[in-house]
Amino acid sequence: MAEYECGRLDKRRDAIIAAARDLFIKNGYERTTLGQVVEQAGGSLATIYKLFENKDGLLSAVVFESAASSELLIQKAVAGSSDPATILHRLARDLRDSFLSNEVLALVRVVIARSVSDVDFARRFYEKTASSTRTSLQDLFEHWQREGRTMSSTPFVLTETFLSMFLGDTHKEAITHGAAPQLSPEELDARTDLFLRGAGLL
Amino acid sequence: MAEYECGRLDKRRDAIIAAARDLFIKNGYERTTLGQVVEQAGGSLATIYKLFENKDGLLSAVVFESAASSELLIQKAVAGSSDPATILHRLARDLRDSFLSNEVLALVRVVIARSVSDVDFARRFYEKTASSTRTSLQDLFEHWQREGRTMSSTPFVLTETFLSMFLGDTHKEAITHGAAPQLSPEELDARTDLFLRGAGLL
DNA sequence: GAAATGGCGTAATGAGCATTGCACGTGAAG
DNA sequence: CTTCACGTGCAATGCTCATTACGCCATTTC
Repeated sequence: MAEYECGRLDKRRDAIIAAARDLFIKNGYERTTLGQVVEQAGGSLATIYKLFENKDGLLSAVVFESAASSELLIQKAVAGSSDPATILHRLARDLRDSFLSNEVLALVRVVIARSVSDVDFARRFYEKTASSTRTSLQDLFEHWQREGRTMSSTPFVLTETFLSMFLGDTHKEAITHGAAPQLSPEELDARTDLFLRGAGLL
Repeated sequence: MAEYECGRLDKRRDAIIAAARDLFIKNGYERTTLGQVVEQAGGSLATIYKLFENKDGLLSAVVFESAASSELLIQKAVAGSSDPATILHRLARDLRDSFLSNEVLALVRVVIARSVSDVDFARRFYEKTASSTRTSLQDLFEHWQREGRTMSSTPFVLTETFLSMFLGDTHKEAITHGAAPQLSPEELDARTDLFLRGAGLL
């Protein structure tokens, strides 16, 4: 029975998370009621409380299930070439593509809203996602340094600079809802070139 | 009577805004009740509704009264020197100093929380503050261009890049509550140098 | 000093929703 | 077929505020 049990509950769990994710994206966390989640997912309020403790727990489950680190993008970019310029151009474009879809932005907004008012959530989220992206990227710069490439600054500064540019775009877009201007793909490339030149990698 | 009236109400208005600002900074917007505001400012609920329509109106008043554009910082930096490198180093440090105090960060968090869930507020706020900072900075790059300085990219791209680095720091800090690493003053200078080199201004 | 204007204080009002408790029905196991 | 467990559905239960209504007091004007 235990096996079946698990299967049944897991299906419910998945359905609830999917519905919650959908509603959070569409209406935001605060404006989503657990009633709506139940309505869309089936099941019952009691089940949500059994599975997730409370509404906050549901949010955590949704967010930590959806949010991936961008380590994978870095690996893909590294696999495609060994030239720093090519790798970083590729990475810049991939980051942009994966973070600037409306769905991801809506989820980012939910995370931001929560982070801003809940220090603990903010820290946990950062550790789970941005932190490992940071580390991977810094490893990459350190690797290049060991290979004998000269760079104009420390791997730490380069990492922070690159990320502040590219993740900053996401934050800005999420916060301003498109009131701030965006870079076109060509301008994005120009900015990456600016970084490369500044870093001494071009 | 009209004059006196005005003076009395204005004092109340100032006290209410100061108290609200204080409480928003300390506890955030959602967690601040109008009751607390009245308790701290004196006056009465009815007065708040007369002056600000509702809680949202009070938030707008607080935020738009507190938030200044950074145009002034740009003007100060420009007044101090005519060398782009010096100006931008100065500006970078000034921006950091004015945006990384705990009080300003707390206010930024309030604005972010609101912006994320209220498109209209986000747009209005952007127009009132960031937009004019953007414009001033872009004017500066265009000015240098007209002076015959060669730069590696368009004024638009340079502006976006510079701002995404420096305002991005503020966003990141506000959102992560210090979980993300910060640049030391020397590292900040290194990053500015990176920008200058990348921009062809060094 | 009397009248009027308008702020003050308090006490409803009421909505919105998370959270809980309980009685029912449906699935699996013997 | 029966039984038991466990999800389900529904219907309270609170609670927290924003928002409103109203009678009182102070200050100003004539």
